[in-house]
Formats: sequence, structure tokens, C-alpha cells
Amino acid sequence: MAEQRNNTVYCRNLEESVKIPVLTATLETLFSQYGNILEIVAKKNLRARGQAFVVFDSVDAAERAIKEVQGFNLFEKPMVLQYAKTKSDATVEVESNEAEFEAHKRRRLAEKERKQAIRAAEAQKHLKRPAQSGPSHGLAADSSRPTKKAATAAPSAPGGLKSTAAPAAPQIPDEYLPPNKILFLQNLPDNATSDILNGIFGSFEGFKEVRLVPGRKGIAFVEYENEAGAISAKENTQGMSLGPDGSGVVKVTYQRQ
DNA sequence: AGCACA
Repeated sequence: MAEQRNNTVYCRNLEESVKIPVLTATLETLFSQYGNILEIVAKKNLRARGQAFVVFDSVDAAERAIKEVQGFNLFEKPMVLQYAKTKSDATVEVESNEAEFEAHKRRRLAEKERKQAIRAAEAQKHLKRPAQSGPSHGLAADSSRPTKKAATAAPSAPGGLKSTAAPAAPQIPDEYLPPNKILFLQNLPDNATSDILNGIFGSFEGFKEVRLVPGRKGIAFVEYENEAGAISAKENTQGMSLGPDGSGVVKVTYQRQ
């Protein structure tokens, strides 16, 4: 798939030892020849070092910059330039209204949390000794927090026994499943009848249906025509209490696919 | 290698 054009140039293979203010200042002088720069973002943490985002006020400027500066030796290292894969906040801020800007940031933060959850699940997978038995049921108690637990990694089995189990796919906690058009409701109180649920979830854009699960108390699925409907329904019903006294706080997540 | 914006 061809790379998506973007106002922002993603720079990598930058010399990691140069201080951030020096780096951004240098990038600024270098790139300002190709257009107006709204912002340059560079950080020094482990995951982000050696990279920078140069936000131009137009995609044409970004394109020129990529063409011209590609491979340029900066601090003895050839820069590698691409379009950034998502829009910068600064771009959305100037190109949209306040509401869209806020929505953009909310989506971005949600996506960021989601990625962190995936990384956490990924890290678990690598630390985890083969589980004693049975498939994981995905009840990660608190995987949002870095685990401080001392690694009590059992030494590998002395008999040279190898686990034949295929490594389980990393289980992302419910909360961080990617958006899709079907919501998964949990912890529904007994009084949450199909009528009640239809009443609540039916008021959102693109509502299709509520599906209770025969023989399973407390859960249901709600389907929408499209993702946007499901997203707004989720955002507006999250943590809603359906019980009498403010009990029965419903958990609303996207369906695991 | 690594795609951020408290």
C-alpha cells in the first residue's frame, strides 16, 4: 500500500546522542526551507529517541521536504524520511474546528492506551511460563499497571520437557479492544430487560438490535450499522447504572472479534 | 527498530 500523504514528516535514524533542543533547532533550520513549520516533536525516551515529527502547514511542503532531504546526513547519519502515519494534533487544530480537534485528541489518547495495553499483553506473553492448565479466560486482574512482581520464573524443567502448547495470542483486556460496530454489555442487572436495553441503546445513530444471550444472565450484544454509532453509544452509556440504587453499573466494551 | 503530540 502506497504511503499516505500527510502534513507531517516522520524522521528516523537520527543521531540519538544529540540533545533534544539542539536536534529540534537543527531540524527547524533544515526543514524551514521547504515550507512553514507548525511544530517539531522529538522526545528522548527509549521508544521515541532517534525520531522526530516535523509538522508542516501543507502536504506539499512535506512532500518537497521528503524529496529533497531524504538521506541527508545530519550529525553523520543519513536521515530516513516518511510521511507520518497519523495527523498531528497541530494539523487538526488549524484545519478543523474546536470540536473536531477535541475529538481527534480523544481518539488519539484512546488509541494510545490501547497500544499500551497491547504492549503489556505482549510483555506478559514473553515473561509468562506455560500456564498450569486450561486456556486463559482473559481475566487480567490489572494489566494497566506495570507489573512490579519479582520474576519468579521457574527454572526450566530439568527433564528437558518442552511445552508443546502454541503460545497463546496476547489477550488484550476488554477495555482496550478496538472499536467495531458491536458492543458487548456485561454486568447487566436482572431488571435490564430487552425492552429497557432497546430503549437505551436504540437512541443512538444507526442502531440495529440488542441481542440477549439465552442462558447467560448479565450480558448482551448491541449492534449498530456502523462503528461511529457504536462508538457514541459506548461513550454515552459507559458505566451507566441500571440498578435501583445506583447499582448494576454496566460494563460496555466492543465485542471481541 | 522504534509513529508523537500532558
